Amino acid sequence: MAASTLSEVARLAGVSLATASRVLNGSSRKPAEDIAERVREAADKLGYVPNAQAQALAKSSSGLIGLVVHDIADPYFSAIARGVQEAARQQNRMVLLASTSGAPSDEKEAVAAFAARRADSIVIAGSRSVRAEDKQGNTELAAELDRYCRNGGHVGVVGHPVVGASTTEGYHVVKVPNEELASGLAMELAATHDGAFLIIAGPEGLYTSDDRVRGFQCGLADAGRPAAEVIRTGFNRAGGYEAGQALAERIKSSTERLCIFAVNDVMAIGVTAALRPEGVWIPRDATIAGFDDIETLRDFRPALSTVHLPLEDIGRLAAGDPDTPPVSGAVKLRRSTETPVDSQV
Amino acid sequence: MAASTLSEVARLAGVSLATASRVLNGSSRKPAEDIAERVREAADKLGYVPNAQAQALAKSSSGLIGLVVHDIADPYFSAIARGVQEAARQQNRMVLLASTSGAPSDEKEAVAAFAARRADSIVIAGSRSVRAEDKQGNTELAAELDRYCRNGGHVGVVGHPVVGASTTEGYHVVKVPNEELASGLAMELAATHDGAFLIIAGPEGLYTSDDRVRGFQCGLADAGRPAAEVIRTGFNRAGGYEAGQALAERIKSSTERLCIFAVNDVMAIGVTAALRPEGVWIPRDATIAGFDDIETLRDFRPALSTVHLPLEDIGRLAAGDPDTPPVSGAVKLRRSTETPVDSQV
DNA sequence: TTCAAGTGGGAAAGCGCATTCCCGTTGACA
DNA sequence: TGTCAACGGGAATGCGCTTTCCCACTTGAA
Repeated sequence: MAASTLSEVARLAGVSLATASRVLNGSSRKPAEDIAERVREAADKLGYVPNAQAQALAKSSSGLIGLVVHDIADPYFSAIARGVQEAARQQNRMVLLASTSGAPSDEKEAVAAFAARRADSIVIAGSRSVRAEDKQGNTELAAELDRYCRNGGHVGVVGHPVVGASTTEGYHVVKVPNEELASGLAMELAATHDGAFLIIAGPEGLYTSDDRVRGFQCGLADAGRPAAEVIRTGFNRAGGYEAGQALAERIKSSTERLCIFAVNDVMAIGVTAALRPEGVWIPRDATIAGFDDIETLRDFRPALSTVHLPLEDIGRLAAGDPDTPPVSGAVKLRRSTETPVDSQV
Repeated sequence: MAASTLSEVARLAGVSLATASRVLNGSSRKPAEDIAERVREAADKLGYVPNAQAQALAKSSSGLIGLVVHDIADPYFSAIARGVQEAARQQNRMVLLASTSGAPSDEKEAVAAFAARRADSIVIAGSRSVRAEDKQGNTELAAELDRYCRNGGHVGVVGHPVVGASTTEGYHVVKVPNEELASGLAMELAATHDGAFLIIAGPEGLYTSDDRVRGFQCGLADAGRPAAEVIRTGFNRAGGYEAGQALAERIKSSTERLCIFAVNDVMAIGVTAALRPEGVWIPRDATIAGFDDIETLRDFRPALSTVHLPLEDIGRLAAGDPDTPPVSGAVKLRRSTETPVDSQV
């Protein structure tokens, strides 16, 4: 990657390095117009592209914003990524991407890499966890973040603070009202459903999952309902599918219509997909609700009841965009939890 | 973003800058073990994080790979992004992201920004177009890419070469056999469907769309069928939805069962979504096929017939991963194009 | 014992740019 | 006409690191 340099431009234009620099960047000192013109011409003729690395080094600010996600192909994360990307664009920055498939130790490395590149800020999306196997990784991640912040970096975390992070300076978390919303969902569901509830959750220790479970149970309690049984599985479509398979028999042999709450949309889709070949129909034989309101899934039939989350805004907020409205979800009751007119099967 | 520097580490360890550098990076010259240990300790104590910008400047190679997509939240692109990300990870690089919503002038700017950051290579995903309004943007984009390549950059383009690009050095395009696959799809569909065909395409001039249309028509011709009518609309869900609305009446008033080919999956979903409230059922009243085989859409019902594309591999290939198999799609006939047992309505 | 080759650490020269001083000009005002 | 401020361009320094070149030293053979 060689290219023409500023000094070449300066030489061609017959001016000094300093002048050339002042012309070609938004310096506060504006050289005379004729000189400026000459410099611009020279730059143009040479096809000069400023070396952002060198600029960053000289003014110690890179114009980079790092984004850590579990999996960029997951619609949840790609929606957040879009928000971050937009914010970055507005701030005239570029986004650096890192996928980690959720392991804190990988996330730590990503943060270190961002720090090495002197990213102005870092956004961490994806659920935090307190699982035992993540303990060490979390500690290291927290240490890395602390160091990064102490050195003047800004970090935005989606959902929950990183376990063990102690800095407050430059560290902000975009709170997602998972618990409240899940509670709201439970209450709305309880209004029309009189049977039992069942929760299909992610692994224990995953904050996002745990919050939603807790909120849902609270909502049930508030509605005067007994707590729901909780099944733990993977926090993705495959997990939902598995749970659905395990559940099929039980639903078929029961006379009561079950209302299932899967802690996110893709899990709900997985459950539904597993149930279908078994002849279990939604919402006839059971009803189901998800969480997130993933855009790509909105055309799904039966339309999935869920909780809308402004994922793009969340990304924008985490990226430090000041004029993004605060996070506020909303329960969306759709077909998948409707009580059929012919009532219980 | 201040942090401890290499010279601080060197001073603490009581060695020279050169030695410290040699220890902390994979230099070919390995200092003695005891010294190395001292340096590592010092680095550790100071929480030293090498400044990648400075490193890049010094060795003129940034370890960055730039990715240009239309929209990172679009599942087509996010799947490719995942592939690129993986390749980057293997090569020990990081990916820089830019979303451009498809405008060549934006893409040009993204490329310039990547060039400024001295990215080692650039991947451009997303359909090229020859539409009149993109003419100038395309020319500029091509010029920017040429310059980038001449300066030693590598670029990988998904699908079609950038219009007007003349460099060959360091420039490679990942060919996607859209035409052949669309032709294959047409032939397979023609085997079971005897009615008319209709194509819902993107705007004229969009290579990907045009290729698929052409291929499909060829396939029909090969099967001895008349050419299909082509409706042009937006290359996204909204476009499909619009087309679906416009089509509903016609389908309802016709006795013949239409087979619709939407040039990508999300458009097909849009069509289906528009048709449903009108009482037009797939595959009873019409059949439909898409293209891409988007993962998130696989649980859709009726299961969408489509053409599978190894998007992740495509991303990996574009990012220059040598041991990724070549692109090879496959026709996937599913429920949405099945002929119901009770035949024509 | 001497000299050549080999070893390993340090000094210094950049990489490409921003920025701080410094100095020669110019214009206004007395 | 002389003085001073304001202005505008240039030389030089440094951002943090890699790498070349040099030098002091050790080793082995003559």
